[in-house]
Parts: sequence; C-alpha cells; structure tokens
Amino acid sequence: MSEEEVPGHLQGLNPEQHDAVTTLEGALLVLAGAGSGKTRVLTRRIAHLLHTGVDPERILAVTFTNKAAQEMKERVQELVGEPGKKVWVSTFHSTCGRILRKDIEPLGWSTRFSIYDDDDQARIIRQILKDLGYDPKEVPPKSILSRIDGHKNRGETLADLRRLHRVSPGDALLRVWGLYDEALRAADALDFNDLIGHTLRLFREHPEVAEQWSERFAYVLVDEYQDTNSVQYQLLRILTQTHGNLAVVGDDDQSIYGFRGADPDIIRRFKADHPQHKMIAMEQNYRSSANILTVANFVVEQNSVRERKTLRTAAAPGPVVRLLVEETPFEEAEKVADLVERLHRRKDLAYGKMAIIYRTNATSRLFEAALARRQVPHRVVGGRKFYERREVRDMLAYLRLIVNPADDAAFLRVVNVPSRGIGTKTVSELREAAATRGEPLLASAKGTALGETVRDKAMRGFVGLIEEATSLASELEPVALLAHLLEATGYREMVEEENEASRKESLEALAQDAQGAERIGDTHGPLDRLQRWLDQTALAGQDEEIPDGGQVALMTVHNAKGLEYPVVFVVQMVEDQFPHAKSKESKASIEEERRLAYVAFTRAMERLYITRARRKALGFGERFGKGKGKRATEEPALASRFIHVLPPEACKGDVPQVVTEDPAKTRLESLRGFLRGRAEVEAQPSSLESLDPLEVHTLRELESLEQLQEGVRVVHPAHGVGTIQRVDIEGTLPRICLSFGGERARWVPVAQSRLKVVVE
DNA sequence: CTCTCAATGGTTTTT
DNA sequence: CCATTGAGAG
Repeated sequence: MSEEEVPGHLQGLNPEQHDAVTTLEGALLVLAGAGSGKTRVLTRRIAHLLHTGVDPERILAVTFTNKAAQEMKERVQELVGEPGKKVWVSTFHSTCGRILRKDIEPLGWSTRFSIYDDDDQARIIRQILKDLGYDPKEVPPKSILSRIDGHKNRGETLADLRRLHRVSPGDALLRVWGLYDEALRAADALDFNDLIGHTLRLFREHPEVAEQWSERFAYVLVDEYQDTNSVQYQLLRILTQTHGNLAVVGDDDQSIYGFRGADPDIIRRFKADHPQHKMIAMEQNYRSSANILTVANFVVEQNSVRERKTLRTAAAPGPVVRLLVEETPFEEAEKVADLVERLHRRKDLAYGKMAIIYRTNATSRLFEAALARRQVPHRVVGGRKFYERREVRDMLAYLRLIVNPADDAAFLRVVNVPSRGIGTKTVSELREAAATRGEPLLASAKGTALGETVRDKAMRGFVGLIEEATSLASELEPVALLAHLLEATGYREMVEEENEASRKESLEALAQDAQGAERIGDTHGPLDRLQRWLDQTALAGQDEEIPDGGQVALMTVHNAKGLEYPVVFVVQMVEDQFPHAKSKESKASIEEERRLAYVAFTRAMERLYITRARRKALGFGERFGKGKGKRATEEPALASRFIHVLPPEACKGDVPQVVTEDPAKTRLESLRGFLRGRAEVEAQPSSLESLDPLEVHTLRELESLEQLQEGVRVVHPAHGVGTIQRVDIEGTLPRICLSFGGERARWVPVAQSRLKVVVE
C-alpha cells in the first residue's frame, strides 16, 4: 500500500498504537503508560470506527473529567469533521444524566429531576439532623454526607449497611441515610452518585430499557479505566452486553480517584472478566526526557501493588530533575516565580509552556500571589470555583426551582435571599406543614400562606415571584429569564448595594454563560435549553479552556492528569501535604498518594522541578489573623517520603536522605526507602526459587528490614546467596556489605541491585 | 420574628 | 477565606 492510501488517521502510529486503533471488535484492554499516546489512540480509534462506516451515534466514549471529554471531542472533530459531533463523548455522570433524562420515569422520578451538588446535599442533611435533634457538632453533616457518598460509590445500599457492616446501631448514618434518600425522592432530585446508581438500577429493574441502550451503543470506549468504580463497572457490563465491543484504556499506576471508589483492581481484573480479550501494552513514552522518567519510575516502583511495567523512552536524558528547598513556603513560591520569570526571559520559553502543580487547592494562593507580584500572566485551572460562588449558586437555585418546583434544596437556598422577611421560624413551620401535607415546600407555601399576616404576605410574594418567572420560562431564553429574575427578585439591587465588584462580575459571567445555552443543539424550546444548561452547570463546570496561550497554569495533580507541559514545578513536596496528612492512615492510601506523585512528575516533558520548604505554612486561623510576615510557622516541614533517595544520576539539588522525626527510626526508614521496589522481601520462603516478588506485606516488611541490618541472608542476582555483614546508609549511595561463602565480602550498592531477602 | 454583626470552626482530591 | 451559629437590637 502506498503512503497516500493509508488514511490520515492511521498515519504516524507505532505498531502497538496501530493495533489499538484498528482492533475494533470484542474486548480490548490497552495498558497505556503515561505519555504513551493514550488520547491519540482513543481519538484515532473513533476516527477509524467512523471511517469503516459506523454510525457516530452508536459510539460511546466515556471519560472521567469534562476537560478530557472536551478535548477528545475537539480532536475527533479535527480528524473527521462534522460527524464527530454526533459521537457521545462525555463523562460517566453526563452520560447517565442523558440516559435518565429520557428514561428515568419507571423509577419514580420525572424527567425534570434536579441534580444536587454537595452544597444541596449538605443542606438536606443539615435539615434532617436538625429534625432528629442531633447536635451538628457531634454529628457533622459533612461527615455523614461523605459516608453516604462513600457507600454509594461502592454500590452499597442502606440495606447492605444494616445487614453486613459493622456500624453501631446508634450510628446517625443509619437513620439519616434513609431520610436523605426519601428527601431526594420527594424533591425529584438526584445526587451525583445517584446519576450512576439509578441508571444501574434502571437497567437492572427494567431489562427492556437496558437492552435498548446496549443495542444502541455498538462500540463503547472508556478512558482512564483505572479510575472506574464498581458501580460504573457494572453499568459498563450492561451497556456492552449486546455487542460486547468494549475498549478500555488505562494505567493502574495512574489510579488517583480512590476517594470516589475507583478501584484499580477492576483494570487488573479485566483479563479475567473477558476471556476473549485482546491486550495491548503501550510502554513507550513519547513525552518526557529520560531523567524525568527515571525519577517517576523510581517513585511508583515502590508501590507494592501494581502491574509490573516500566516506561521506556528513546528520548535523550535531558536536564536533570532539580530539587529545591527554601526556608518557608512563602520563599518557595518566590523562588518558583523567579524561576518562571527567568526561564521566560533567558530561554525564551512562553509562559503557557509552564505549569505549577500541587496537591491541594489551597496551595494555589501563595503561588498566584508570587506570580502576580512579578506580573507574570497565570491562570488557575479547575474552574469549579465559578459555579461555587454564592451569587451564582443562588441564581441557579432560582432557575432550578422554575424547572423543578419540587426542588426543596433550591427553595431553602433562595426563599430568603435577598432577605424578604422569611426567617428560620417561618421556614421550619413551613417544613412541618409540607411534611404533613406530603408536598414540596413551594406547593405547601402556596397552599398555607393564605392569611393577611406579614409572614403570609411575604411568603406569597416569593411564591408569586417564582410563578411569574415560571410562566415566562417557556418563552424567554435562559439569558432573558436570568435577567428577569435578577430584577424581580431584587438580587441585582442587593448586589449593587453591596458594591462588591467581584460579585457583579460573577453575575456578568453567569449571564455570559447563559447566553451559550442558546447554542445547545437538539433542544425543543427555551425550557428545554434551560434544563440542558442547568445540567451543564451541575455536571460540567464552566467552559474552561486549558491555558496554552501565554499563561502559566496552576492546578492540582488531579486536574493535571492527561495534560503535559515542557516545564513543570511540583511544589510543596512535604509530608502532610504530599502525601496529605489525611491519607497517611493506610498503606493503600499512601500508595495512591504515591501514584499522585507519579502523575505529577510525568506531566513534565523537558524540565521538572520539585520544590519544598523547611517549615510549614500557616493554618487557616493564623493565616488570616496576623500580619503577612513570612507566612510560615516555626513547625518544621519534613521532606515528602516520595522524594527520598531519588536516583542520584537523574537528580540534582537537595535530595533528602532522612525520613522521620525520630532519629532512631531514620536509618531504618531511609533504608526502607531504598529497598522499596528494589529488594523483594519474603517471610520464610519454602525455597529460594519460590520467592514471589509481589508478596510483600507491611508488617512483615518492617520486621524483615529491621532484621536486615545484620546477618540476614540475601539473594543477589549476580552473586547468589550471601550474608549481610554491614549496612551503610550514611553516604549518598547506601551499600550493603555481603559475604558469599568462601569469597571475600563485597560491598553492593542497594540502589542498583535487585535483592531478594530471605527471612528465616 | 427577623436582621445584623461578631464569634466560631473548618485544613484533600472531583462529578 | 468560607459558611454557619448565637446574641442582641429593631
């Protein structure tokens, strides 16, 4: 075949990529390491499906973030043009939302259902706790909420909880969860997890509906499959039951959504689940220079649970990875900002080619400020913030109440915003009335506030407002309706009086966003467009472009997944921040944190900087209370365990060698840092050959390594069985002195050997 | 009963 | 910096 005859979408692929793009039928597992061309394979694959004549509407591509969905959509359209628009490319949540907007009725919801975000959820939970007489200090609504979410993410029901779990009978969760679900049902609302969970239930309880959808989607593709949770997994099984064409792409080393129930075992189990599967491993990295990969691989190899693989690269070593340490977080930010500026000036590097990546959102402020002081253009990616602004949520709540009059969370949110004389007392009486009448709050308000008291009049005023807007909703486009509401509710006036520029700006931005609603295709009338726009606001976040022009990007590791930048700064690489303090309890969550570090490092293409400070940043209270100063406490910050003893050949700068506060433990910890991923430890092996590299257990490991310090037998790949004479971890290269039978003892560098340790 | 202001408590990641 | 709660005035 001559060059011209190969279609464009198949050009420039390596053999594995080509295979992954063209294997269309059946179950396909693509294990795609970081930077191995994953997105490329997915988009080309869609193009190839269309090329072979598959109807675009019969292709479903699921991603985990909106950013990824948006990007994939764009790239598919670049490849194939117009037909690309008809392919379903969306997140799990949006996909389920779309399915339910059509077919939810058998479950007892209307197709006008509302989608509750965590704020609405918390509002409902708080009310329930109040009704039940719990003290919010003893039973924090947020914790109940996160537990409910946690269970839903794992596909567990309240009934399961009662039956199987060791929850104390007095646990508030048992009472609250049921009431919470009832409240949502009554409000014709679903929370994020319900979108997925109810779709699954719909498919289970109404197989005919499941059949229609699985018949429709002839080809299903899933990106970031390692982040699938069990509910999503079951849903996929049903969606592919008719055609069985399921292609999943993922990398267990990049599983970073454990808190959402993501279970990397699902990807590890794919082979067992699909006996007829085909597997393709893409381990060739095209993104990063060799030194960056050396460091990233070193870090992730220390995880005990993972598929064995190592990314290869043909790239040059490139600059070494730089580790920088400053005294305070403030100075760290200054340093990074200086470097950004210098790279821009001296190396003529566009600001858009640099990114600052951190573990938690709160970190951004420090770095934003440092960049702003130097007038370096920058942008914080992760625009969730916009829809979280109070004024934006308020106006959206008004709109939701119009689409779904049963939406009690929306009602509660805006009934007295701006204040119109409807206080807590009135509201709680209304809630009681509504409960006895079995009605939503809005309907109940209409039915009960009939008198001439001040209260009743105020309530009637609010109801009238909503009714008027509701009647307009079928004629006015979302923007116009929003404008009407801003005036009619007095919200505009309230904001004017406050004279807060930023609040006015967010309302402007919201109007701008509403304008976009008119472009939503395939809709019937303004109300339908309003509905679809509200879905977008709930599920998608603002139209966020990834800054590529001239702005330095700042974002969390989670937001950075899937992106790449020539220069990356991974900042605040200290214990309690990265890994985060809240993730330190279990080995599994530490391993997830380590994967996060891996994801962060592998974003870098040419230069990677890893920075930290010797002291901790101030906490909330201290930060806002006192003056600006140095913005640090006296508390020492320890270097992250993830950057300990990084391979010296690939790094330069301050590579920490010490792990713990306790000097007595330091030697052991430090040694363990080296040995993780480099030595395999097994307790009491039946024979030397039977040593299974995956059999490493926390406690045993600790015990073993303690013993390792003297006289332990070790299997060295080159020299056979030896005995440890001495251990030297003081220098930059830790060494073990081994004696092999009659031979003279020799020093072996731990970092360069794959040792198996025999514990007797 | 409602409104305003001051005090309080909260520090992970996202759909 | 946020959202929520409590005290006291209107």
